[in-house]
Amino acid sequence: MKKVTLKDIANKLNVTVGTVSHVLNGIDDISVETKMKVLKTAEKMGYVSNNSAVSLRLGKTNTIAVIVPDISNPHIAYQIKLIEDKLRNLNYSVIILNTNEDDSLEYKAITTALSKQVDGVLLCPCQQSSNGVEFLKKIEMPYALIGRYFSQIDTDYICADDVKGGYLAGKYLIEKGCKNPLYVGSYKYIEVGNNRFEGLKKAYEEAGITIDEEKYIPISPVSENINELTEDIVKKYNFDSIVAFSDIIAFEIMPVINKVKKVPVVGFDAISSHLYLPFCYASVGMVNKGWADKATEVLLEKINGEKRVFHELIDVKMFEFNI
Amino acid sequence: MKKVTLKDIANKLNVTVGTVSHVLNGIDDISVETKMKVLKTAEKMGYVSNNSAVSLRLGKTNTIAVIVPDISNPHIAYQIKLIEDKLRNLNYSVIILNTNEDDSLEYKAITTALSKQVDGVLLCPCQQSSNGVEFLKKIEMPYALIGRYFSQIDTDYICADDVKGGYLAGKYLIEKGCKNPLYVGSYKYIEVGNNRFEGLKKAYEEAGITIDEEKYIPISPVSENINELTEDIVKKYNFDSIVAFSDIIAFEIMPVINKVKKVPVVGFDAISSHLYLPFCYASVGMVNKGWADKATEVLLEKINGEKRVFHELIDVKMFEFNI
DNA sequence: ACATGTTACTATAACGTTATAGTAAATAAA
DNA sequence: TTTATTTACTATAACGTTATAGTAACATGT
Repeated sequence: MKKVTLKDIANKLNVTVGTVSHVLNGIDDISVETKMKVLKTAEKMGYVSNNSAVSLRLGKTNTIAVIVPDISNPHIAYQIKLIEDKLRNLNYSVIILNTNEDDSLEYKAITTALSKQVDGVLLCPCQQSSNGVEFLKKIEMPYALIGRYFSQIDTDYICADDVKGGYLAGKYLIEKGCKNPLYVGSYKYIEVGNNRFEGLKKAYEEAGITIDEEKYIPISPVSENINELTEDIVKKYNFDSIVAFSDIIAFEIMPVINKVKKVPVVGFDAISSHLYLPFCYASVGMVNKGWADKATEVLLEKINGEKRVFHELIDVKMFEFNI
Repeated sequence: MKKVTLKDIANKLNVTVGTVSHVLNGIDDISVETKMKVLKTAEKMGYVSNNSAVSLRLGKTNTIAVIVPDISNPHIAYQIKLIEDKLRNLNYSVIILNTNEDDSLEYKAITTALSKQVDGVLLCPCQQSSNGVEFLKKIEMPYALIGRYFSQIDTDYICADDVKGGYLAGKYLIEKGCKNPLYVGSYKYIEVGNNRFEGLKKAYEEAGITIDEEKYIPISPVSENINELTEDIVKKYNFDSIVAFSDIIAFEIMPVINKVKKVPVVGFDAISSHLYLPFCYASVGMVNKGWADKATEVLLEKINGEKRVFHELIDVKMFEFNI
């Protein structure tokens, strides 16, 4: 793979690399005649700038890292697609780092991003610890959390309005006449999951029904044996409806539960608002396609030196997909 | 964002950057005493190597680009996840570039990848033209095509065995008693789609039924108005079953078709083999989780100078998801 | 004792780029 | 005519790293 450099162009035209660089960067101190020659030769030789050199020189890469627990989750994949689309138009590239909900991989991902000199990081944290965020903070890397946040750490985040989301899920079920919902959630260190439960409780509170803590069943977002887990749940608990932490979890548990009794299920993320699925279900999702857009904006502001701390909640609504 | 460099460490310890570099790279010509000092100081100061500098010096970035039409397609997202997982363990990073099935964006993506000095490219081409592949070929970038290929271009690819896939779909429908399948496919420039149709025809041929070309309905993989399109199809054609180019298309058209008549539908990709969906459907998918693994291997061989041309077909089978 | 080898470094150049300062020649202003 | 300004460049250094060659100090072999 032979690469054309400024030097190659300069040699061919008997000018210096500086001249070529100036032309290619539009610094206007080169004669039209030379400019044309350079442009034509660069084109003809297939010159493409070497970003390693540029970034070494300039100290920026025009690349941001998106670090997520699971890129194969359609909700995440879609947000990443939106981020990529938006950033491409702003001449940024996206490097994706997957953590598989593993805290140590998250830390490693941040180190990788740092080593690759990315200009900023969008992180959806695993939340087993706060090491990752603390690290980003310490090294003063521009970053923002997406989709999840730490209530105990004052830092930038762009998330769904999950309390409202849980509340809407509650309202929905109440309207359906359900009096006894079960919340099949994430591990409790994932705070947005707790918020969803809070909202759910609040809605029921307003309807005069108290939902106690044991109705919060935490399961791993990456459980292997979800079928058995669900069967246990069905045996162990009394319920007339389900609220699931995510559509993914909802989809996984629905068939198992339906085998025993058919109850309303509400999920989160409204995957079907972009990935059409041929069955009926209800899900709480974000308006305006979610946090991708806002997150990108916030990160770019951070990269440009903004010191203000952003706490952005994206509004949510109920999506009912009826086929 | 202040960054620690080799120089910072060297100055603090009154050695040269060369010494520090040698220690950190395990070149064994430094005394144990100095080695320890360097290691400890690097750790304490939070040193992380600057990949821009390393890659400028070494001419490699340990990064590969994955260029795909749509990262939000769960099938693609899953393959990317597998690629990322595998490469991470080999100390490579992945940069994702989305083309939205747009040929000019594909070309731009390749330029970006080149500029970022990636060591290799995995490309799922849009196939509106072969400009992208030709370009990769011309600049002698190590690359391989994934999921799609050009029958007219002799180049590396790793794809599903789509002829067999179509054949299996046909066999499946024949067994169900269907005599008149309709193939709702991609645009015809996407050759794997044609292969699927070929396979389908072959299966029916063997059963004594000829499927003529007009039963191949090409629609865009990114159609906006798929509902209307489907309604038209239902009106216009006679059929007792459907084979769809992908699960995504199958999912989109199923509800519209089912409104009129309930017929068996077979898709491709078997999304539910990783993303569980709570409804019944049949889909042809790849064994061994698909092409991700093989594609990564092939690309790494290419990067290491292998000149052999790889044509890899991943075996497929019918997946029936019954809830 | 002398050559030879080993140890533990240092010094230098190079990767490709861009910012900055410098300069010679041409042009304009005084 | 002399001085200032503009034009169109060139020359140089720097970004952070690593490979290579070099070297001084000491140890070993004969």
